[in-house]
Amino acid sequence: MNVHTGTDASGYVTSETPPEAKRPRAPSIRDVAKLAGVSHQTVSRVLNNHPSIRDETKSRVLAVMGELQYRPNRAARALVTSRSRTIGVLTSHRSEYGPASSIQAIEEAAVLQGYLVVTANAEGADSHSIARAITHLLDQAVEGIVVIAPQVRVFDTLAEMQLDLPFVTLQSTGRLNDHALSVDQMTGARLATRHLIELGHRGIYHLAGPQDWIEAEARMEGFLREMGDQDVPTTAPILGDWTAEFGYHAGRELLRVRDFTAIFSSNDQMALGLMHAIHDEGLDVPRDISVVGFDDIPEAAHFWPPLTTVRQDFAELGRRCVALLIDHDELPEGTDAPGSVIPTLVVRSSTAPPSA
Amino acid sequence: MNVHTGTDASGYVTSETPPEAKRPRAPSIRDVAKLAGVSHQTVSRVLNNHPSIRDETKSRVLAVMGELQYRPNRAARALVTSRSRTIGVLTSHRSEYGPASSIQAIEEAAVLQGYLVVTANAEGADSHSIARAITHLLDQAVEGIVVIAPQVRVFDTLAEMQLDLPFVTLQSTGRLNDHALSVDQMTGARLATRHLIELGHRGIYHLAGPQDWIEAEARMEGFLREMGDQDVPTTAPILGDWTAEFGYHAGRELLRVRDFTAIFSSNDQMALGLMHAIHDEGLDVPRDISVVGFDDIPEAAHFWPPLTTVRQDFAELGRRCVALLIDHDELPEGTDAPGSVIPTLVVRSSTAPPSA
DNA sequence: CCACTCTTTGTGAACGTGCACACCGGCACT
DNA sequence: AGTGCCGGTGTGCACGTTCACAAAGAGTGG
Repeated sequence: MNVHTGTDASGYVTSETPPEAKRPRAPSIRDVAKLAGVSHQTVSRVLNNHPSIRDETKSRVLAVMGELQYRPNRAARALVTSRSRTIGVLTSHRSEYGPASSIQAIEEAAVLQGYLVVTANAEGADSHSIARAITHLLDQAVEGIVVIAPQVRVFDTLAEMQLDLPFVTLQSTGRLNDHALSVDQMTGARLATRHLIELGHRGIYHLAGPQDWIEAEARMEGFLREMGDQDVPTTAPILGDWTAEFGYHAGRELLRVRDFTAIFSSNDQMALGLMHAIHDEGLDVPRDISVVGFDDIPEAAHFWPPLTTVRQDFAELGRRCVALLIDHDELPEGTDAPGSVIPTLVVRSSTAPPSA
Repeated sequence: MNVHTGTDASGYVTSETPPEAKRPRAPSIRDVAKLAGVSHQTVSRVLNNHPSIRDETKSRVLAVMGELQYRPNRAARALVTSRSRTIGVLTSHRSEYGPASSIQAIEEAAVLQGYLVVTANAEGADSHSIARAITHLLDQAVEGIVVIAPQVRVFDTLAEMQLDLPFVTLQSTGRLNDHALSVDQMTGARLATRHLIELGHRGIYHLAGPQDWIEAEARMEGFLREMGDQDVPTTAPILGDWTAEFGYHAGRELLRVRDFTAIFSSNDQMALGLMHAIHDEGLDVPRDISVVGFDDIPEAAHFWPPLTTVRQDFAELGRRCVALLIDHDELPEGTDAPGSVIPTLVVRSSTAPPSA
């Protein structure tokens, strides 16, 4: 591991400060102005492409900017406008596939709008670390927060801190909105559940995620409703923690009774652990037990057997979050985003009709 | 999906601006000063805990800060000090486990030092998108860059742009340093290879990563050296792209000849694809073919069969990067970081002696 | 008691940008 | 010709912080 500075070929041998070094201050708006023979304000106008500026002036200024390699100073701008053009992302489990790809999409979308993204991970997801994460974001003067985390607790903490900050989550909350759970996640869960029912399964378990995650709640809700609608007797879902490890142990536990022929897992990782447990018992997927996941992480197609799962368009979700956050005041207050992202069922080889 | 503003319970019905609203400017250093009965400079000194300040004064100022919920304005500070206290992370494949967890570690370490982390993803990893990513980082006035990407190209681009910016990579480059490849990655690869050789395998393939990733190069180098040292005839490594998908197709291809009994894959995802291909052919892992991965992603323990792999301490790597970057001028120029992170071999069930 | 130092505090000027306002010239309308 | 307006440009200040410098008070040594 090494540190490099770009140009290492300088001829200096002495470690004294090279004569007349005095790191030559980056060019400012005024330097550009002087060289272009205009006032700094004109340069500023070019920068913010103000309408009334003569084309010729504009191009002259732009030319000088290129020549000087001018870069607007974000700090100065933030200082005077008192707008940071920064949005914060609050996560937990940020290195897992779902959150990670959402972050990526958020970042891409934000950059496109000239915004900066700052992330803060609340490992452990307890109130304390959530508060710490929020504080970090606040220190960066974020203008809004995207929440990819146990939202209930985040909301509570946010309220506790009495912040008047716009925030947005990957799903509508079901709390502030009186259980107006977002359709998409639920639809996905229903899709998965229906698939199992249509294959002929009746003993179906649901391995849910932590219930203070809205996604988890919505998926569970979808499962329960679909089971209800189709008059299939339902057993209580098991509450997991998203990890393969948990899926494995839950599987071991479940298989001691084995009063089921299918499991719908709230994400792909837990499904993987589940299949591991099933294999460990000498059973086969899908012959003995069918498994459905959720998310369609890139690896899911190569699990053994390849996993039937629900594909989530994380990127699209991320993009919408940003859109909503950035021009949220242009939307009528309280309306849901038009056209939810609809997840699709990807049928692979981990599901089959129950074996007689 | 919904946008919320923290306090929604305000009594206003009209959407007119509430009387005397004028968003009450966040408290500044001067507000604190006034209330504490000192000068703004004294407050500043408390902030930067300057040595010569009376304890009593200090605590009084701190008290007022707490009372006012004062937060230092980062932009103002950056403006005057012309230091952004920001470091950039340049990635590609950022949502994959390895990069993602490194980023997380980097961020944690950076925050601890009062630094901000900005990420930029060069999707596609071509020169153009790398340049774009670097530009984005530059716009944030980053003070240094951590590279988690095809480093060769990043270095070239950096050089092309003639930037005098400290940067650090997860591994020393092998280019600038005349092939002083970092030991750790190589050691890991040797560990994996030796494990296979010791089990009795002789026909061993290596599925490598893209060769402009230093990690990939180092792992391949480790494989080749170990094979050489142990006098095992070597076949040319296959160059992959880190994805399970590629591993699968490479596996299908390889199995048409089947002149091997073991494969060492440069990461876990490709190993997963490989095992998928092997299963597809009706073969068994490890009975017919042994597979070793690299990284030990959390899912690896639950692959079928559970994957023998090399554990990487991404978090530690991230932490070191930051340490190196932030106080890099305190280290003697050009020395490697003391005590590389040594990866360990995790033996699970995907490896066994060759079947006769 | 003076000269000096050291600690603790204050004063004023930057930093680079955007905003409010003023200014100038030309055109259209009266 | 005067009045008003509009496109295009310039002037000065403000944003919140740190830095360089100075000043006031306390202590110390001769």
